[in-house]
Amino acid sequence: MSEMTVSRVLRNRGDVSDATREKVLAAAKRLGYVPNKIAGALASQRVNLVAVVIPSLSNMVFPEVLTGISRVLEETDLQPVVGVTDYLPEKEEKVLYEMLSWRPSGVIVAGLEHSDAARAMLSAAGVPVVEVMDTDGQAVDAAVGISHRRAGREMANAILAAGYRRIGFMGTKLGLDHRARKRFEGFTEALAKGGVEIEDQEFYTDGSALAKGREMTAAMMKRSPELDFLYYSNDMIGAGGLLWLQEQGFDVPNRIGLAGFNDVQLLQGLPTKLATMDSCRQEIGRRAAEIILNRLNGEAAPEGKVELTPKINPGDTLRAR
Amino acid sequence: MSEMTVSRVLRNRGDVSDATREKVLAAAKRLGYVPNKIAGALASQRVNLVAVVIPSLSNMVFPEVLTGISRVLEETDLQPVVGVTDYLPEKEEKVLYEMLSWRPSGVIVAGLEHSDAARAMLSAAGVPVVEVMDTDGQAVDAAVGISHRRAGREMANAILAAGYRRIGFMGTKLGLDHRARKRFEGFTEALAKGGVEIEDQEFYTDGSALAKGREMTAAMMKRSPELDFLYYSNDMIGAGGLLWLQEQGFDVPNRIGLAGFNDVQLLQGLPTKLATMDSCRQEIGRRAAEIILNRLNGEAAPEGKVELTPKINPGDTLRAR
DNA sequence: ATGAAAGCGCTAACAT
DNA sequence: ATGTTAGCGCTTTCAT
Repeated sequence: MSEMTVSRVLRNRGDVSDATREKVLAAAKRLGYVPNKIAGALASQRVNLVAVVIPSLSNMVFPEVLTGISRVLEETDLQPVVGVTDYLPEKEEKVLYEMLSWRPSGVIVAGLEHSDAARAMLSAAGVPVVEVMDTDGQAVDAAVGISHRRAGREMANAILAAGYRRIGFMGTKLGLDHRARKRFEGFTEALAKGGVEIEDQEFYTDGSALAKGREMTAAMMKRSPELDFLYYSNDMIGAGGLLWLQEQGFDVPNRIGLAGFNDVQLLQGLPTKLATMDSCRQEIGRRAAEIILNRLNGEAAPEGKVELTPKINPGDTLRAR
Repeated sequence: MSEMTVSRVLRNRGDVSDATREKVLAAAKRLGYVPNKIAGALASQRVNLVAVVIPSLSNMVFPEVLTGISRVLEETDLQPVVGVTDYLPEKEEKVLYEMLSWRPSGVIVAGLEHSDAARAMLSAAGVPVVEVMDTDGQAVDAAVGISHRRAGREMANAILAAGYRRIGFMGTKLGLDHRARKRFEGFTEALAKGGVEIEDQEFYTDGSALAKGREMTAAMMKRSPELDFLYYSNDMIGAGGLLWLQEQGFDVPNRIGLAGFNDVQLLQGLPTKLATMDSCRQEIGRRAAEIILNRLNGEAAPEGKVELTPKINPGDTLRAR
């Protein structure tokens, strides 16, 4: 029996008699044979991998995007392969290079900001590329996400509408997290339109987010006791702040209101629900994977940007007063 | 210039004059050339990938193991590639098959329990295999982890030593999470030796762990108000329980003590520190990666099992009384 | 229904 | 320091 017949059986392709099929399968099983995809890929010029490049796995946000992607790809023969950049452009470049050198069938990458080299690689890859999470900027190919500028603006407007005026901000150092930066910009911009300026702000780099939230909130309330609202760049530090404020006996949301960002599932068990905004992570993942699939099936022209619209969830910490 | 020279430049191998090197590099950059690792791997019979197979990305525990692995591999030319099994043996089998068909240089897989087929593939892979997280059982090749049975026993002994006697247990459904099951078994076994039996227990499958912890704790304290200690199979549900008990005005740890498992960094910001046990996740990752590296360098015979010894951290919720 | 031949894009090994 | 050749393990294509 030629290797060709074996190949046919293992891929369910072409005509093979039941008798030989059985024999091949049995032998394969007995020998613990695992086909060599490297050779297969080289010969067929097809690789059933989709590269997924994200900044971090500990942020929870990204595993959720991944979940969305997997849900869709599971129905196909495509498989996601994850690369992590730690928010570093150089590392993103390196990871992209490594992944592209395996000739994946598609690329999903977080964010619209990339080094020139990274951009060039993506354009030259010759496969569908979907940039996810963000729509404020220029996409290489397709993009699915939310407008973080708008998210910041809308939260600012909701806060103003509720009657808060003395506002503090806490978040990660804005250097490399472009989405956090854009939210901040949208936020301050909308406040400014309402004639309000942020009165105090503080940034952190690392450590347990919950603990950081406590510390920063404690420090800020000491410095600026007049504040009546605190906007956090993510739910985890917001939750830390909330716990601290409640311990201190602050009346939330009357004396002081709070809001975070992301709508982390994890925090559903807290006694008080933090106001937040859903960042549509699972849906972003699903939509991105679907775009890749469509493109691979030759359907549809490039779909450009898909902007999802997150809604504010006021929880228990943002209430008109 | 032959393609061979190009290959040499791009891999920094063999002698190439500076002049030609420059020329090649320039051309490569200009053309956005990305080498085809598929062909390279097929020709060289080497793949710089290490397969990492874990049950979940949302458990936090596993990303931390991954972090340990990455830390070590970053210094080398090896790259981790992650596969997720959702705790399902069939999916593990499939994921392993897919990954092995890319002929990785090594495999790191969570747990010692695998289907026969999976075991066979691992043995036949012809590359170093390290099973991580657990040491209670038979390893295919090498293993790094902790003994969850022992972890359960030690927590039981600490609880008894502190004087608690009316004990309840809450955790995930024990079906597929073998490590949680082993902890539970060790726990009940050690209690039994001390003449104590678990008085109430409850298991959950999914949902936000923090919320589940609240709910289950509320239900259990209603059912069994006499309990004076609650052991949780992970810190997140423990934290949910803790928050609920404090809201209800329970005196923790005097009226009732609590303990979880894992020492989740995330919870460092809670007002009261839950008693827990470090599961050495980062170190497990590092050690596993090191074993792979050593083996690949031909150093050292198989090192068999490496059992790390977690310590109890009594926090504020487990105190002698 | 099965087989044979060519070739995917590289690298190892051996020239020169 | 550079070039040449063979071949990695499959799949495609074209016979039979």
